[in-house]
Amino acid sequence: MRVVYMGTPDFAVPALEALAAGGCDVRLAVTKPDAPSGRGKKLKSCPVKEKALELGIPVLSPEKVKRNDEFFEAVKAAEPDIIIVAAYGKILPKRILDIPRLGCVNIHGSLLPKYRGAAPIQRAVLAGEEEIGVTLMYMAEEMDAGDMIAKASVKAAGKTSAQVFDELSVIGARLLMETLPAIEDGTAPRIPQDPALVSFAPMVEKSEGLIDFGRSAREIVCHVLGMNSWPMAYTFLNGEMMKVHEAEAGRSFGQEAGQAAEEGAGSAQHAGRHAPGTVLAAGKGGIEVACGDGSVLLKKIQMPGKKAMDVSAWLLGNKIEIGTVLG
RNA sequence: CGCGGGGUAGAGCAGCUGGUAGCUCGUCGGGCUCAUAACCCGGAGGUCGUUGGUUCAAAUCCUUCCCCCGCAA
Repeated sequence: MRVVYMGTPDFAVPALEALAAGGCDVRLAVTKPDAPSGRGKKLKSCPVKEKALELGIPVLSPEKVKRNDEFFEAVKAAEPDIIIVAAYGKILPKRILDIPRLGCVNIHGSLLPKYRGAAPIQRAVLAGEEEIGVTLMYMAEEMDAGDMIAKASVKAAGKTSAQVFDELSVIGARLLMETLPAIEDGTAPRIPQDPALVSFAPMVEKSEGLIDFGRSAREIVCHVLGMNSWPMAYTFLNGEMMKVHEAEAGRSFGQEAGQAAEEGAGSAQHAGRHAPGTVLAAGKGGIEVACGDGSVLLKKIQMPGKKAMDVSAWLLGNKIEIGTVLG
C-alpha cells in the first residue's frame, strides 16, 4: 500500500515507524518546515522529518499547503492509496484530501467528538478527564469533524500531558496498524460524530501556565499535570519564575512537612484565612500554599537557570519565608 | 554570533575585593530515649567541569573547550 504520511511532532513518530515497519510503501513524509529553535536560534527539523530521513523516506516541508500547486503535484505524483495524518499542524485543502482512493485518515488525540482541535490531550488533562484516548477518523474539510473509524484510550489519573502524549502516540500507531486492513478492503466503519457532544481544544498559550491559586487544589493539580511538559505550570517567588513540576492537594500535610504546619491543627482550615498564594509552610514534604479551597503542596519545583528538583533538596540551600505570597 | 544563569563532598548551596574550602541534608560510628524522620558526640567523603596563562600563591583574575539550565523563538 502506498502511503503519504503527514505529521510533525514526537506524537506522530511512532505511527510513521509502524507504517514503515509494517511493510507499507511510505513514499513521502510531509512535515512543517524547519524552524529556528533552541538556545542558539539554530534551525532545527521536527521529529517526524528526522525519523523520515533516518528511514530513507523523502521529506517535503512546504511553507503553505493551500494554493500550492507544486506541493499538490508532489503529493499526487506519489500516487498514495491513502494519506495518514497525525498532528501535522496545517489544514489540508479539499483537493489534497481527494487525492488518495482510500481517503485521508487522521490520528487525533482525543475521544471524538470531544476535544476537536490543536491541543486535545492537554485540554483533556487540564480538565481532569479520567480517560483520554485517540480516535482514528476519515478526514473531512471541517477540522476533526470526519467520520470515526476506531478509538483506543488510557487511564489518565495522575499523568502529565507529556506522559499521556507518549502513551497515546504508541497506542495510536498500534490502532492504525490494526485498522489499516479494514480500511484497505473497505470494511472499516464510518461512524458520524454526534454534533451535540462536540467540544473544542484550542492551542495552549504560554501565559496559560500561570497558576491561579484562587482555584481549588484539585484544579491546580490538574493544571500542573496538564501544563507539563509545555509550557509548565508556573508562579513567581520573589519576582523569579518558579515552575511547578509536581503538586498535590494538601490536606494531611501536618505530618510530612515543616513545623509551621504542626502548629495549626488542620492546615486546610487554616488556609482559608490566608490570601491565595500564601506560603503556609515549607518542609521535606513540600511547600504548602493557600489556594481557593484549602492548600496545595508543591513537591517538585524549578527556578530559572536550575534543574527541576524536589522541594526537600531545594530547601537545603534556599530558604522561603512563611507568609510569602506566590504569584 | 538572539538574551541570561550555572558547573565546589552523594544532594542543595556559600565562598569568588586571591593565601591549599565551609554550611545544611544525607552517609558511617557511638550516645541519649519506650520510641523517632528528634537530640548529642565523633568520622569518612572534594585534584573546586576542562585547557593554557598571570602570580611567591587561584575555587577565587584572564583564556580554550565541554556540559547543564531559564528566557526568547
